[in-house]
Amino acid sequence: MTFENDLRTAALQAVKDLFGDELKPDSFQVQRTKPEFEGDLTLVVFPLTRLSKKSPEVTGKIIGEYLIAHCPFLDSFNTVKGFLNLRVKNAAWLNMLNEAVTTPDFGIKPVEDDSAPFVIEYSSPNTNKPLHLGHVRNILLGWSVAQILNAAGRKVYKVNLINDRGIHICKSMLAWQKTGNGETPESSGMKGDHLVGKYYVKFDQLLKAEKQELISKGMTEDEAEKNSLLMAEAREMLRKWEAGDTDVIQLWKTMNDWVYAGFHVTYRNLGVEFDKIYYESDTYQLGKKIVEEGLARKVFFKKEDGSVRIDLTAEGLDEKIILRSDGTAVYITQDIGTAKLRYDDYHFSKMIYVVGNEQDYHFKVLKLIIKKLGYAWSDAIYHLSYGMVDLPSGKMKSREGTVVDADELLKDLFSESERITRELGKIDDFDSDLAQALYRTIGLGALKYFLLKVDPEKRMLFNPAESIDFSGDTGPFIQYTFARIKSVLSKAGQTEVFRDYTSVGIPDTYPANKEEKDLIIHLLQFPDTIQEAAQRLSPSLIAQFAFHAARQYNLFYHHHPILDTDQLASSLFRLKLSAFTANILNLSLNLLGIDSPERM
RNA sequence: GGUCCCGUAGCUCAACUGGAUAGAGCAACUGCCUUCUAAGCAGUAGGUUACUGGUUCGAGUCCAGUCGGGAUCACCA
Repeated sequence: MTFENDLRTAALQAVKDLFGDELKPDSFQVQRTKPEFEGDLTLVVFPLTRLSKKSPEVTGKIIGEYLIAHCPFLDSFNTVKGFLNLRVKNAAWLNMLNEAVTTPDFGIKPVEDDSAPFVIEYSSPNTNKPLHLGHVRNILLGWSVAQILNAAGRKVYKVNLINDRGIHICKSMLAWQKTGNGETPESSGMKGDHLVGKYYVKFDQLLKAEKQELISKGMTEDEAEKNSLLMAEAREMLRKWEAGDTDVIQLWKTMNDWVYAGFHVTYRNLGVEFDKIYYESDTYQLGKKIVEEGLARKVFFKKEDGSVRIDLTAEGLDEKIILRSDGTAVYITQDIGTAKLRYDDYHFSKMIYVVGNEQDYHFKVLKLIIKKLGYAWSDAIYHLSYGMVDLPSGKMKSREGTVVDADELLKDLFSESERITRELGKIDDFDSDLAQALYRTIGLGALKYFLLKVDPEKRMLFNPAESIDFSGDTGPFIQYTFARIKSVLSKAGQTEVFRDYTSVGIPDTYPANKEEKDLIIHLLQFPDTIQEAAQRLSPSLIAQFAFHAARQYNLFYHHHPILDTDQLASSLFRLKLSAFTANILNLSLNLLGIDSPERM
């Protein structure tokens, strides 16, 4: 909070001088004064009554008098119960504003190149089905957190880990082999990831049918699964894959390439990218190697059945399998390998995994294993655990078809933003390309804001019919505010007397009204908001900040004319404040991965 | 069953390490476009923060228990 640190330091000194006690700076609580009270900053003095041996009111009064005498930026104070409300001088706010408006990337810290980087993994898809809304939350979170960390001054590498191997991949391959008749994305006109996904579902159907038949012959569900010829074929295919069988590998490559082409389109539509892509098919061998070494060093042990395990019961977890009895890798094996590989690549100071909270246990185990293996960087591992996206019908399940497909969702959003934009008729002079681009910008703004405004760790509900709005607490509202400001600024640029608003300074004697002051104070919190969002890895703080800024601006906009030739001084000030607001809105939206349209 | 997460307005979400009378948006109702973009602004209504106890100057927040929802505990990923 602006002036917060100064206030803390002064309060510390006050307590020392007045009561003779030395306190830690964080023993003071400073907060923004609630709107219903007079003041800008509030010091909570309840905890200090112990030292002052006086009532909260009196304690506040004593400290208030001290602070006014010692802090040049303070104006006056009042106390209500144990709350000491302090008013900051208008001139102090205006000086800060003046400095802020002349800083191009206000609030953005330049990246320290020499510090150890952060690595953030997000998306991490399987290559057997297209991306759905759950992945979209993951992808947007990862992207935004990376932007925020970067803005907070950290070097960040964005990486993706493709889960491209395993029995589930073989299932779609097998179904394609059996029923595909050589179908390709070209021949079918289907996006590659959707085509492969179709065969993944197909496999499930075939398997169900086969099991049904076996069950009708008197088998139980479990027996049917065990005796399924299809499952046997899938396992056999996996075995061949691991053995390097040319035909299987060829098919695997072909189908995975279809999927990658499809993912590429979705990533591009979402506006995200990666610095590096890891493939589990490349890392699982390293994982196995590390496990072998760990086994030799007795970090792991071999069970009678031949499987390799680690005993984590002392940590309150279980005995966890690391290698199957046939020596093949499980999920966590390749994660160990990937982690090591990444550390060698980047020597990160933090490795953030953006993965759903259904894998909390997995990451607890992974971190522990890495620690027990003796890697010093085990503490750098951090699981950014986010909540699932639920539908009104409950959890999304790929195989049951109860998912909101990412590509379809985007298509629907774009046509909805087109419908609304046309209805409003504000861009009738746009040519088709420009208009299409705007529909996308707005549609994406709506989706991204919707998914990012919620605290990452909380699960959230998505109702396809009504969740995405274009007014109220939404991305388009913020985008609209930005465009609205741009419109005013461009009008100003066409008028002689206003044109030079950029080059004049802000006089610290300007009599700012309530709406102007509230807006200024809020905007000046931007740098702190970025730091806090970075520290908590939470884009929702940026979203809230941006929404509040837009609301505050609109409030100001409605109460005060900006372009008023009779009030030139306030017009120039308001133009500067407007331009500053637009700048902050644009930077905030950027951190969320949202574009700011000049017009809408 | 063990472990973990969650329960705030009709709905979706806020509330910084415990701080003032728990805030927004949507939906509902009322106003405001001859004036800088009405995707906006102003207003009305909506709450025993699931329940019961405890800790303290102060609890949505911390502790214990109850009820309800979810995740996880695989030689799946």
